[in-house]
Amino acid sequence: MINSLRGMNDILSDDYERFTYFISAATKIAQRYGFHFIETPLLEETALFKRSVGESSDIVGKEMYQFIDKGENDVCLRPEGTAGVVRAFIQKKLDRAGGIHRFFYHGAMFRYERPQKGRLRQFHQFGVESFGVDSVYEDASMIMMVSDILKELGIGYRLQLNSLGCNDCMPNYREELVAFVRKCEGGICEDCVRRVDTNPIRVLDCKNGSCQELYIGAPKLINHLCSDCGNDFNTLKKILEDNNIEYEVNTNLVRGLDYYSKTAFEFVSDNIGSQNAIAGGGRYDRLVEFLDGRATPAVGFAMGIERLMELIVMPEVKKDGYYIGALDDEAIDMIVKIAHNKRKTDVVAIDYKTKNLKNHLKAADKVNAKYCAVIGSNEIASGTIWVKNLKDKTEKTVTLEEF
RNA sequence: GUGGGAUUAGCUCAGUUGGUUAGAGCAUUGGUUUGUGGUGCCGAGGGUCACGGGUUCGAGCCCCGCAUCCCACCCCA
Repeated sequence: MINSLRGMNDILSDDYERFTYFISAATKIAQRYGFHFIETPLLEETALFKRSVGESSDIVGKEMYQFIDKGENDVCLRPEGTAGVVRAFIQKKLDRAGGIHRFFYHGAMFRYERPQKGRLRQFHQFGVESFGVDSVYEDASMIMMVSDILKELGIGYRLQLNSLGCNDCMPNYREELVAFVRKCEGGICEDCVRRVDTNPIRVLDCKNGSCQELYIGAPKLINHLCSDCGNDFNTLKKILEDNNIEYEVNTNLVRGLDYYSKTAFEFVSDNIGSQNAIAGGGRYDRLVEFLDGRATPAVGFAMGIERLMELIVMPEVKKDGYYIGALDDEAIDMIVKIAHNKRKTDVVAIDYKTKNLKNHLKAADKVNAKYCAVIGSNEIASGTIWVKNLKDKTEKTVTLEEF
C-alpha cells in the first residue's frame, strides 16, 4: 500500500467542511476590506526566497523543497506566500503604476520540517498583502481584519505587538544588543551563541532560564526606536484601543522572516499546543525595492489554516433538501425521474432499494434531509407523492406535478 | 536535526505473569407480523494486532530494526 508522504495530509469529510468554511469566511472579510484575490505559482525560482525571506532564516536555510528542474533551473516549492505576491506585483509593473493594490491569497505552502501537532510539511495559509500605503492606519487595519476573521469563526486569541524599527534605528540597536550578548558569552546556551550571528534578536526569546537571567538588563528595541517608528507604534496602539482590540506588547516578538520592519504582530492561541501562532504579519517597506521593484511601502499577514481548523466553532448543520424513497419496486423508476427533475433546484438523496416507511424515514434522517418523500402503491394509483416535513413533522400528499 | 511516548475493527479504546477461536462502545448493514423517523428490540459483516526480523513449544504481550503519528526542543502560520 502506498501512503501519503510524511507531514502531508488529505483533507476530506469534516476537515474539508472546516477548510472551506474558513476560506469562505476569510474571503468574505478580506473583500469587505477591499482586497482582491491573487493566485501565484507553487513553484518559484529559489533565488526569490533567498533574497526575500533571507538565507539566514531556517525556512530558507534548511526547510525548502528545492531541486533542479529539467531546464536546469534552481527551483523550490514556495515555503510562504509573500515573496510570490511581491514578485507578481513587480512583474506586472504595479509598482510603476503607483496607487494602492490590495491582494489576498490562500493555498499550500511547503516546509521540510519534522511534523508535529500544528506543523505539517504541506500546509495551507490564508494571507493578505497591501502595497502602496505607508500609513500605520493600514497596519491597524490588517490587525482588525485578522480580529474580524477570528471573531467570525468563534476563535479566541491573544494579540502580541512589537515594533522592529526601521533602517535608521534597527541597525544601531542590533549592534548594541550583540555587544551586550557577547559580554554574556560563556554563560549562555549553544543556541544563543549561534543566534548572535544568525538572528541576534532571537536570543531575547530563549526558553533557557539561565540565559533569561543574564538578559534581564539587555537593551530593549522598544526604547531605541527613532522618532518616526516610536510615533507610529504609539499611534498603532491608540487605534487598537479606540477599536476595542486588546493587545500585549511583547518586546521579544521577532518575525522569522528577514523582510519585516516596523510593525510586527502575532496572534496566538492557548488551545492548540506548542505551535501556537495562528496568524502573524507586519510591515515590509523595503522588500519591493529589494526584489528590484520601485520602492513601495507594504504590509501583510498570513494565517495557518490547519492550526485554525481545530479552533473553528462550526455553525449547526441545518436540515436541507429531499430524500425520496420507494415502497414498491414499480415506483423505483418513478423516483429516479422525479429526483432528476428536483435536482435542478435542490439537494436530493434517493434510495434505489425499496424499504418500508419506517426505514425510509430513518434513512432520510441520516442524510439530514428536510423532507422525506415516498411513493407506494397508493400514490402510484393516484399519481401522487407523500411528503413529510421532518422538521415540523407535518405531512401531505400532493400530485406529482405539484411536487 | 535532537530527546521521549504511542500504534489492536471505519472511529474511540480494553486485552491479566507470554497460553485455545483477540473483545466493547459508536459507526455500517439486515430484520423487527401489512405506511410514521431521528431515541426500542434482535441479528450480521468487519482485524496479516503498523511493517520487517528475533527469542520461545507457543508472541497482540518480550527483544532489535523501520515507518507514521503524538509530545518537547528547534522553528514558525
